[in-house]
Parts: sequence; structure tokens; C-alpha cells
Amino acid sequence: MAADDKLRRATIHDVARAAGVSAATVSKVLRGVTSVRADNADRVRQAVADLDYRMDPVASGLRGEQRRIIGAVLPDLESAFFGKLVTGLERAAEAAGYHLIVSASRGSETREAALIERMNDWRVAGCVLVPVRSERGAGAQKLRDLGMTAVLVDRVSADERFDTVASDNHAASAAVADLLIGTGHKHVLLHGATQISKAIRTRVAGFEGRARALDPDVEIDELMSDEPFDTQRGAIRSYFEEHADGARPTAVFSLSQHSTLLVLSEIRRMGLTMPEDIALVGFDDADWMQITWPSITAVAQPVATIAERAARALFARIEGESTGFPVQYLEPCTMLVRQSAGQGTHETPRRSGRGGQG
Amino acid sequence: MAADDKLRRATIHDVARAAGVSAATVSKVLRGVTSVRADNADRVRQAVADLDYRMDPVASGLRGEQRRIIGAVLPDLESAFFGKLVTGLERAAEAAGYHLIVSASRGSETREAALIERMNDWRVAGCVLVPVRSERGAGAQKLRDLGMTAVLVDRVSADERFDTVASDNHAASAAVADLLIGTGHKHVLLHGATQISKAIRTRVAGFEGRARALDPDVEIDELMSDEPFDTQRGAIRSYFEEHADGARPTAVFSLSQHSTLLVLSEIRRMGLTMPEDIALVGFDDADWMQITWPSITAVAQPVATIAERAARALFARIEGESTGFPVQYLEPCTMLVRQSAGQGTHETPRRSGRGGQG
DNA sequence: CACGCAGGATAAACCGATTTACTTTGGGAT
DNA sequence: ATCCCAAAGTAAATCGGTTTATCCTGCGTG
Repeated sequence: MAADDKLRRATIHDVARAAGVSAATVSKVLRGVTSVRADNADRVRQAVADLDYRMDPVASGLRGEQRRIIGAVLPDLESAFFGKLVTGLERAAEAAGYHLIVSASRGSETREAALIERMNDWRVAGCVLVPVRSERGAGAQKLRDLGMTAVLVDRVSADERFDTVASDNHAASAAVADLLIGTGHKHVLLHGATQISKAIRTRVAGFEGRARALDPDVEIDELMSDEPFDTQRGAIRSYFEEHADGARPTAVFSLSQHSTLLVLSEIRRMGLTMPEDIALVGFDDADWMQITWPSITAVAQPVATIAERAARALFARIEGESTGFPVQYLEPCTMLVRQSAGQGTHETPRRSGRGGQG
Repeated sequence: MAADDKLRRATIHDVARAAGVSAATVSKVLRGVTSVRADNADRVRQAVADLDYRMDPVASGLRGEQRRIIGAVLPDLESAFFGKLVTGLERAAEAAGYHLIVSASRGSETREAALIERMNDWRVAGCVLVPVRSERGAGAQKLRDLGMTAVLVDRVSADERFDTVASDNHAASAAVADLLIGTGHKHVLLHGATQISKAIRTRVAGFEGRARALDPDVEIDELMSDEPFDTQRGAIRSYFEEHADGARPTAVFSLSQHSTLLVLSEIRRMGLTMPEDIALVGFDDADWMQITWPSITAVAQPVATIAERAARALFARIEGESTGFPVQYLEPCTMLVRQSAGQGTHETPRRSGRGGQG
């Protein structure tokens, strides 16, 4: 059987011959077209089973304009967030009978655009793009130029051409403000350790807006950079030296996982206790955050939902079911209130965000 | 241009017409076959540029037996290890002019086998498999049955059919023994929190072998399970209750990232200080480990090297450059000696392992 | 009974490349 | 001048499906 397989795989014509029908009829049966007599359909299915026939997806797609493939281009595959995103997309694609091709732009817009072109070479039916920076980047532009069907994910706000899906960064950050300002904090440090993308800017705006609304006198410092780790450590240290004792913020809102990591480390090093001396809330949850001592309050992004929504939106466009103006999907985040924020010792999920379109 | 593109892409025949040659000649030029007159080659290249021609990889591969695609099937895409592995594979594939198709088996051997079959449907030139458990699983078996070209990665020992690439778990664990036993520890706990794969077993064996060789009287406890987090927490806690004070181990070797996370958390909760009360060394490094306080000594696996080696081995088999018996590649790990092991406060990388083939 | 029509089936064209088998061309040797 | 061979080029076959245009075959109808 293995040898047989090596020798030559059964083709649709072999099946046709075995079933005593034409290849066209086999093709119909395989794709579930109804205009086939029941007995013929049965014989075809029997032949398929007998010959161990499997369709060649490459040959299958050749003729049509679009193929049962969707593409995904994202900044990297090494973070849990994107890993889960890809997993979700793959699951959805598979369920819809599509294959998924993934590529990482590795932070380069040039590469991003090149990858989009490659996806187009494959005649993908549609493409999911997580831009390096925003919807105004080279990749999205290439998608527009090539007239491709696509959905933009995560580092985007609304787009006039494509559906977009992202966490509701604004609402979630406002909820963080509710939590911190609501428990009496009057001086908060916002810390960002990654490339300043659209998502990060939205988080800052969301927090500041709500915080000032709740307490006009609140003091908010910002410490942002995308320098190497060690430089940032130094920056944090000197910030706290300049803001010693009375001038020290009583809470930190770290805007990304890396940021949370750095801030936590420096808090430890300074010997401050959490949450008594200083509270910490991080954007983007990670495994290790529920296991540190004290555990870290964090905003969890609904990755699975985002993946599912993106896939659904993409397929709707592909199938032509949705044809109207682009939709901006904002998925509500969950706040995992743990110990570092000085509220309850149990993990308490809280929903935040307005959901829906925009 | 975009409209044009939408309407119909240029085919090889369009190029041929524009250049005043036949499609066969264009094909030759495109694939770098030399038997083409220089002036014709130039006219072809000019036409390609003029028409914005891009080859269709699908049509291109249809005729030949194997296509310029390689497949990768791995347990998941959500861990940094596999993420980096995929990144490395993609880079290598791209450099060799191949496309990469990735799929996650999500811990299921049935699914693993099904995915291998799908890869075969695509007529991939070769496939990289990270088995759910070991080289004796359903996926590897399917690879053999279908007579595919493949390389097995990470959770494998030597195979009689395929090249294998993995960290040198044995040597690295022996090095951990050197470190711990060498600094006088006489009672060590081995903790494993993940599915007991071949890799985990090798780590245990490597550590125990060396430890007993160095000190025949050493006391080694094992605490392994793949139960949910909370159950494991409980297990750790009761272990330490049973081994209080004098009976308490002075060091822990955690066999995976999850394990390190759990053990660290429980050590904190018990109020033990590291490394004075108890030392900790973990297998598999993570970002957050250099940022906890104290930072955690860990064995770092050479993911990039593993990816590169796997790709190289696979392409060598594909091109028929390597035809001999399967090779087992064991890549040496690095030990990142940080604070949790009670040695030096600086990060000191140490090479461990014998490298090379087996 | 001839006609029309719909449901099924199929032969053949097609998709866009690669590869094969054959033809043409040019140049050197005889 | 003739012959031969290698280099260069091409028409056509091929890959394995899908789609189209056509062709039956009955069955209901006027």
C-alpha cells in the first residue's frame, strides 16, 4: 500500500473508471453538488473508499479564480498572543474547508508587503493581516492595490476599506482607571516598553480620559520607550529616584507584557511591597502572572474571540455574504483582578468594554 | 494597475508573446536554465518587468512529483519554543525558495496523523514533525507509511527511518547535576509538570546518572504529573509538608517551563528564600526568568540552531544530497547561571553537551 | 404522436505552469 | 560542398482537477 502510494496516487479519473462514471460526475459528488443520481453517488463514494482516493488541493484550485486557501501575515509567531491567534485562525479555516498559510513579517514593513504579494501569488481567497504598526502601513496598502479580500487585526483602528478586529483597548484601559482611581490612587505611572503602536496609544488615551474624568487632579506620568531592556531598567530606576517618597506614584499601569515584566522586576529590586507600597496593573495577561507572589492584576485580551471574529468576517466577505461598508469590531477585554492591585485575593474576572461595531 | 490585476494576471504565455519567444523559453529563463541566448533572456526579463509578471506557485508545482512546499506539524503554536522553531523553519524555507505550511496537532495523535496525510495531499517535498509524544507515534508512522521525506524534531530519540534533531537533554541535565551536586547539594527534588514525553524522561536520566556518579549517597525525589495546575500546586505543597526542615531538599530541578513556574510560586508562598533555603534550576528558559528576583538559573535550548539544523537536514534529503542512514542530531544546550542556583550574580552562559551526531 | 423541457451525464476545454520530443540553426570537421 | 552534432527554440503533452457546452433520456402535454 505504501509502495502503491509511492508509485502513483489514485486520480479522479481512476475513481471515475472504477465507479463507471465520468470524472465530472465524480467531481460533482466530491463537492456535494446535488444533481447526481443517488446510485451513482454511492458507487463513486465506494470507489473513493476502495482506491483510498484523496483530492489534490493544488490541482483542485488551479482553475478557479480563488483557491480554498487563506493567508495570515503577522509580526511574529513567538508571542503567545499571536500563537493563539494563528491557532484560532487555523481552526476556523479548517472548519470551513480552507487551508491556512502563515508568514511572519518580523517587524519589517517591506517584508510585510512582499508577503502580501506572495499571498496574492497563491491566489488566496482572503488574507488576515496583523500590521507591524497600523492600517496605514505597506502591507495594508498592498492589499488595497491588489484588490484583495482581507481583514485587519489587532494593531488597527477603523479602516475605510477592510473590516478590522481588535481588543477594545480604550474601554479596557478606562476600566483600569476605574479600578485604580476608584481605590484612591492619585498618582499613577504609565509605562510602555514596546514599539509605540496604535494599540499602545489607544491604551494611554483610554486610561487618561477616564482617570481625569474621575479625578481632575490626578497626576499621571508617562514613561515610554522601545530601547533595549537594560536601558529601560535604568530609565525606570532613575524615574523612581527622582520621584522618591512623597513624590512616588502609588500605582503603575504597564501597557504591555514586556513592560509588566520590567516594572515588576524593578519594584522587587527596590524592595517595595505590592500592593501596599505600590499597585500594579498590566495590559495583556500571561501565564506567569497568576503565579508570581503577589499575583498580578492584568487585562486579558480575548484572543480566541478575536481570531474567531476575524475568520468569520473574512469568510463572510469571501462568500459575498457581507458586502456593505467595512466594520470595526472591538472585542471587550476581561480584567483579571489579582493581588497586585490591592483588591481581593481571588482571581475575579470582570468584563469591560462596549463590544460591537463602531 | 490594480484594476488590471483584478481583471487578469499576466501568465507565462503573455510574457512569451511580449518577448517574442515561446512559453518554454520563458520557463527556462525563470528557472535559470542556461541554454538560452543572452538576448532572448534579456527580452524575457524585460517583458516580465513590463507586465509585472509573477509566477503562480500552484500551477508551477502541478506537474512535478514534488512541489516547492515543505510542511511543519507541531503540537502547538502558543509556546515561545515552537514559535521560534516555526520562525526559523520559515526563514530557511524561504531562503531555499520553498513555501512553508504549518499546522498544529494540538496534542492529538489522531489529528497529527490526519495532518500528515494532508501534507501529503499537498505533495510537499518534505515535512518537519514535532511529535506529540515521540517518534513512535501515529504521525511518524504515517510519514513512514506514505514514504514521505521528513525530519523529526524535539520529542524524539534516534529513529531508524528519519533524521532527528533535538536538544541534548541528557548532557544538559548532567550539567545541571554538576552544578547542583558540585555545590554540595545532597537532596534534590526533580519536578515535572507536563506530559511525560521522551524529552522529559531523558532529562531525568541525564540528571540522575551524573548525580549518582558524583555522589552515590545523593537523595533524589521525583514529583511528576500532568494534572491541572491546581492539583499540582497541592501536590507540591504536601510534598514539602512531608519533607519539612531537615528532610527538605536543598535544591529543585524543574523539568519544564510550567514546572518552574509552579515550583517558584510555591517556594514563594512558603516563604523560603532563594537560593539560601532552596536552590532552583529550570529546564527551558523564558523571558520572565531573568527578571524575577532572584533571577532563575535555567537551561536554554538552542531553538534557532535546532530549526536551522532541521531545515538543513530536510533539504539535504530532499535534494538527494544525503542518502545514508538516518542521523540523530543532538544540539548542545546552554546553562544560564543566574541567582536562583546560588552561584554568581551575573548571567553566565555555559555550554554543555557533546553536540554532533549519534 | 410530435414537441418541449428538465434532470443527469459526459466529452472536451481550461487553468498556468513544466517537460518532452522534435525541429531548426550554426559552426567545425572532412 | 557535405556531413554531423550540439545548442537553442518550440509545439504539444502533461499534471489533476473544474467548468462548460453538449448530448441523451424520459416524461408530461397539447
